[in-house]
Amino acid sequence: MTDRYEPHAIEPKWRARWEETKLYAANDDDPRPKWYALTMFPYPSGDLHTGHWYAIAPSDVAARYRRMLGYNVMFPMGFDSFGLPAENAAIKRNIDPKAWTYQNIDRMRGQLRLMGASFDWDREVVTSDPSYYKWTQWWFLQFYKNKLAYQAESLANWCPGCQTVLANEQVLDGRCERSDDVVERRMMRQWFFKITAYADELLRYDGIEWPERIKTMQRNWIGRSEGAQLNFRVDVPAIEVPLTVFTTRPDTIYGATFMVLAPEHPLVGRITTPAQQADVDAYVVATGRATEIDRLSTEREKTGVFTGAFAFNPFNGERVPIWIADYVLATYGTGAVMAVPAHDQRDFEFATKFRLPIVPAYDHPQIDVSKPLVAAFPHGGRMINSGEFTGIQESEAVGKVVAYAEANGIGRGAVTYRLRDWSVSRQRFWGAPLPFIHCAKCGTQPVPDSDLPVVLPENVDFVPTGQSPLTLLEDWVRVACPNCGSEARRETDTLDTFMCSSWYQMRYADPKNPERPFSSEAAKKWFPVDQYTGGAEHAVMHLLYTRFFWKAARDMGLVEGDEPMKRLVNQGVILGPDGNRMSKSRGNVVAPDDQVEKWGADAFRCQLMFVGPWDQGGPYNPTGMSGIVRWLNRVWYLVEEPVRRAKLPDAEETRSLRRTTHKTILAATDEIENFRFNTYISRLMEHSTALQKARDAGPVDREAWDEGVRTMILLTAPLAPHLAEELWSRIGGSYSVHIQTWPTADGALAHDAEVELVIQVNGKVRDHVLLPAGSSEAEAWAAVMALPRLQEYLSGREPRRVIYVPDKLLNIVV
RNA sequence: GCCGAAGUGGCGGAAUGGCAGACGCGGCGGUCUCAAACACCGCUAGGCUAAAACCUGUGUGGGUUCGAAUCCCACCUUCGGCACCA
Repeated sequence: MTDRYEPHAIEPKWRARWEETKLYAANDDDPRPKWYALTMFPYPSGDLHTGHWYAIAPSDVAARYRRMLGYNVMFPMGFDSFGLPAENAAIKRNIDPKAWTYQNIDRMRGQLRLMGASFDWDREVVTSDPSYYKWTQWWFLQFYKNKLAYQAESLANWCPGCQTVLANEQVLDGRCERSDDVVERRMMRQWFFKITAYADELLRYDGIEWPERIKTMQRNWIGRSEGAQLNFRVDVPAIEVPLTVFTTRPDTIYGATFMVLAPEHPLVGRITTPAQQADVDAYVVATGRATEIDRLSTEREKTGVFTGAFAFNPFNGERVPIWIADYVLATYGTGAVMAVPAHDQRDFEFATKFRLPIVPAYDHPQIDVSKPLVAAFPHGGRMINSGEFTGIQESEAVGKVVAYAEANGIGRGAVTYRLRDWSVSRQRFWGAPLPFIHCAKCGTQPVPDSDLPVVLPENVDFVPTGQSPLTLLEDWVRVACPNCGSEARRETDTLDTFMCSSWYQMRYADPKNPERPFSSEAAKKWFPVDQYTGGAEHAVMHLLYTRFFWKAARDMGLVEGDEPMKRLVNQGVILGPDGNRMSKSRGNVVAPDDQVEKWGADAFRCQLMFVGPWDQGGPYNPTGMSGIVRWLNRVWYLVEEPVRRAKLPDAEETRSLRRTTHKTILAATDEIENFRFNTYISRLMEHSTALQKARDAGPVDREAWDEGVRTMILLTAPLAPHLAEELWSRIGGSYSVHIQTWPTADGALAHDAEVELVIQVNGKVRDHVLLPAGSSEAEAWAAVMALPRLQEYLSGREPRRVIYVPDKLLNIVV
């Protein structure tokens, strides 16, 4: 009696068995080599969507593959559960954010289980649990004690929609990456992490295998520029300290005809002359009102105002006017530039508009520099108008100018980064409270480690005020100063959730430790992550922060090695069937629960991987599902349908069957090793077709057939874990298929005895000939010359040249 | 504007210097069936053909090579990143 393949009968059964037997638990005492497989944990929004499946299911396939290779695999899962949506739900629907979050976690945990992924649920971490955020707070104090965390008053990115400050990384094109609101600038006191201290090291990726794309994005974000700082004496009697600029082109110093300060530059108020005061004030106010978007637009015409003050060019002593303009950014370099209109297009536009002098510091082979320029030219030939430097080639100029500046105390070589310190304080409730107490006498005091965690209070009023709702909780805020004992107030800002996710992979190694974030034994056992998978959208946020965090932890002596994740693979974005991003408004959302209900988890997993290369993403094709279902059925019937098997004498049919099996092992292993799941599946499809054909031509050799089927099941196990487990038990395999050894190919068996040689004439395919593998050129030539059709093509012409690629082709050039 | 990736049948895609279109969807034809399919078998780039042979064909134009989807140059298009960062 043949059973049908019914996923709904077998999937829940095996999932229950796996959990009962703790099949996927990673054991700290297991002596086998460890493999730490990690996939980015989700935010508990309340519903697992196809994007989660697309990211996680293939990560599970890779983890299962490693397990079958014999590694002691840790593949944990958890929830990144602090964050704004919970609080917004609280405001909108009057639900406790904690209750909302934990309901969602329960639901999503169930949805994740449906996937049949091999998570070790005993290691689950939930970042909003006090047992977790106690250590997030502890980390913050460590950073503080190591002078990597500090408070400062500065211009912050304020999202009016989210009612909180954002890190620079969370601002995309002047808008909030979450809510899309236009970000405003506000002077605020905030907490920062000194990520810039690691800027140089973050540019290096030694010993790790990360996608070029991510490395490029991080390098762009860090934005290292080499140049020099030059000091200009200001021609205002009260100003003793020189005005310092950063430039990447110190060699153009003789072309610096004016200076420009950012409107927020601290010197502006002190150098502006009474005559210019009104204009300057008006301009500063107007700039403050402009959004970041307006300010950064390159299309906009340059604006600016003269301060009335002058400074002296330290090289030629020229007295140059000091202007302010919003094209100079207060937060980059020194917030002041020397303007060289002849060689910088921005300065050129500004000079043209305000009729400021333009003096070239270089000549140029195609440009007559004695005539007025029509545009700036960044690079030229030899220095001109440059005093003792005149005549020097551009390639040598920077070095000589900087050396002179250093020798004469008017400047020095310098490096500037685009990267700025990471703003980590948020004016919201649903996050880890910053563990600090503000005392009128003692100043800001860290909460003692023994008082951690600083627990979030319950029963809070959620009114968006621009301050954390915590400020309204007088009982919670009022506290004794840990230093002097007098009445003090708690810090009411909470931590950016990216802080929680910067170290979650460490906690998985020792998730229940009440004494420490993790034991050093656990760290030695499991760190670093061997394989990390997740979306590229985190390139300059989570993926940058977690590297910084790790390096800081290393310097505190808490972890070893320079990088947290050895190998990173990014999946692409799965799109709706219409090729657009899935969205409710488009009506193209594919709900995973529905797909599982309809086809089973195994089929849905396979279809997601089969639609195309994982790293490219692309449209999901629900109609194509029938192909996957057919294939899974075909695999099923390889086991379930009767087969005429016998011990056969050595025959080509048997050799061919075994060849197919061993070739499949070789090819498929290479595909799965490199995350090419679509072609991995096609290899398995080809193998099942070959098995079917052999069976239908039957009888088949018993051993060769059993080997073929066993291999089929083993190779299918990572993809369709439930189906494979069921079939494995049906052929009498011991529990579980998922801890069996990955099949190894016998190279000799995989080898073809005969090959079809392609015959080309002048590079065009004209014929084929069957030859024993490994034939020499002479043997091939003899076989080819015997082909009657070939003589027609040659039509008596003499071969001029013959190219022979053994076992592949023979090309005759006439 | 700068940097990067990509462009292949009706569709998703395969092939990274050696037979273009693997594998799958869809379509067409057939088998089993009273009938059907999430079953099974066959065909399926275009042109010219009774069929083959043959010719054309991987965004466009050129080049390198015995041989190019693959390498090089220029251009077009799409996507991603950066962008008044001195």
